[in-house]
Amino acid sequence: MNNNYTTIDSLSQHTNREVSIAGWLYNKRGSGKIQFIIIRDGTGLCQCIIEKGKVSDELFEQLKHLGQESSLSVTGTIRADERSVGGYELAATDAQVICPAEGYPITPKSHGIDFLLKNRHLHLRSHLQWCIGKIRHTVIDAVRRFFNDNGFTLIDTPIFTAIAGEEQQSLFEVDYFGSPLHLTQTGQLHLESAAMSFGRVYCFGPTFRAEKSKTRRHLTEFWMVEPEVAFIELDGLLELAENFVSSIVARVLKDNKSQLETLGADIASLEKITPPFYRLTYTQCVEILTSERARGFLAGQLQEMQEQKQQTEAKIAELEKQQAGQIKQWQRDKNAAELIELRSELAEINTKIENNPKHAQLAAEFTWGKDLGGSDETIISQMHDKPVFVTHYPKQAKAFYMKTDRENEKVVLNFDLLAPAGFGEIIGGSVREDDYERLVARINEQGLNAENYEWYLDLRKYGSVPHGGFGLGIERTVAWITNQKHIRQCIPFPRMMDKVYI
RNA sequence: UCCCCGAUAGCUCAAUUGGUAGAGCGAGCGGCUGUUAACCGCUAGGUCGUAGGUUCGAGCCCUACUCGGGGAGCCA
Repeated sequence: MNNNYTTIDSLSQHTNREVSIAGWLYNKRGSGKIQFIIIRDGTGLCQCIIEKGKVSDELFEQLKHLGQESSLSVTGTIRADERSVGGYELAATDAQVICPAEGYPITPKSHGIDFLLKNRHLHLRSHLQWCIGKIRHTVIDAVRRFFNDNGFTLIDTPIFTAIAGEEQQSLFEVDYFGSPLHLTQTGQLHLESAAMSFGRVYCFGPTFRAEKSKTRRHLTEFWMVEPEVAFIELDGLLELAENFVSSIVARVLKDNKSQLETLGADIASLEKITPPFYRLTYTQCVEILTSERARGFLAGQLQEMQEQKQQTEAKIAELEKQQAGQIKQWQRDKNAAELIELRSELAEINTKIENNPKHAQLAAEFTWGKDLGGSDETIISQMHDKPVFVTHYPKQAKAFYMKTDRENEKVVLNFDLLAPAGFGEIIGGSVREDDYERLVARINEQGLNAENYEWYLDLRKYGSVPHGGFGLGIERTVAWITNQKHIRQCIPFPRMMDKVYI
């Protein structure tokens, strides 16, 4: 940095010294002859104390009327104080308003998601978004560190691509000098060819899927990291994946504890994320889903939710009764705020109660051969306290490139990794079919045009080896670690089905 | 594409069986020397998503449409 401002995250090194900080007005409170203004500078928050008499009267008045998100610099002495946000505060002697702001739309109170997304360019300044952004940064750094430290070579795969990794998926089509081309939905096929050169490789970049999915787990543009390894079998891939995910979580726990706390993440359960993870086959999952145990588990959940619903309704009724009677104004206001919260809580519980029997039915009627649905994965994941590998899916439900299990031709050597506590899938991967004839047969079976896959088939002609890899969704991983309901909070500028705000 | 829910002040939400549209926050003014989403008093702020219908009377009931939220399928 070549300016004279001290960053807020380094204030502890400047105790009892005079410094200047520069940032934006995050929040302020006034009390006659003293004002508390909280400044954010991108590295943290700092409370500045403005006392009448310690600064000029003109400045005191100016600061008193300064709007949220005005930019300014403040000079003063740093002192430790437990009452202050970061543990340190600045006793101001001078300040300079750089650009006053009026009517900033995002107030410190609650807002709806639609409003926040429309104001995404400003919402990024809010504290929770800042915490998520910091953790996303750590996750991405940990991803690169893990592969770079374990003998992997980074290979950048193309964004424009002629062939598809998964069949029957909608891809975004672009006009490429008059011919149709697609935006990549995976770097895997190209990565396989690179694995035959470098042995262990990975790619990391944006990926695009035109799936018309309106759920908390879907974006049309998201970031995915994909390792690919030559000479590896399914067991090796699972080990790689669990070490990889564990290293990411450990790194976030080390670097971002305070952000995790702010976001209300479940730190105790994150500390449990160490190898080995649970391993289930698809067939075992089907058994669990259709079992008495799963039925009981869901019924138990339903009962819990209904009790929760009754309690919430009772609380609402009690508060409404109070509101109708004669009570003090401050109590009335407090009740009103609590009612709003309870009502939205109730709406959420009702949705869950409504969905529970549907999901129970889907699980109970699950038959071998179908792909696991989102709700099925949620159930399996809720029944475990650590991530769960699900392996050996039916061949007909999976992509052409997955290697058929030679010991059971009905299934493929693939796996999904389900994050715990109902977060669902964060990784999908497989051993790749390495036999030329079998791969051609699979391509034809799925009605794909083998001509388009000539170069991919070449890899099976010239020194084919057992190999495999997987893809990890960055936003899903961040959402799981930070305890966010929706992955749109975990990417700075989310792109969703039929919707791009900014 | 299908199912469920919603749209009221800048924001978050209320409005009992259809009967004169309310609160908090935010904004403005004033008060208070340690606040933590501070607090207290006052002020301003609304064609109740759009179009039609039922009714003496519609924010509330009916129909269509638009937009949004959640879920299913599909997936990271």
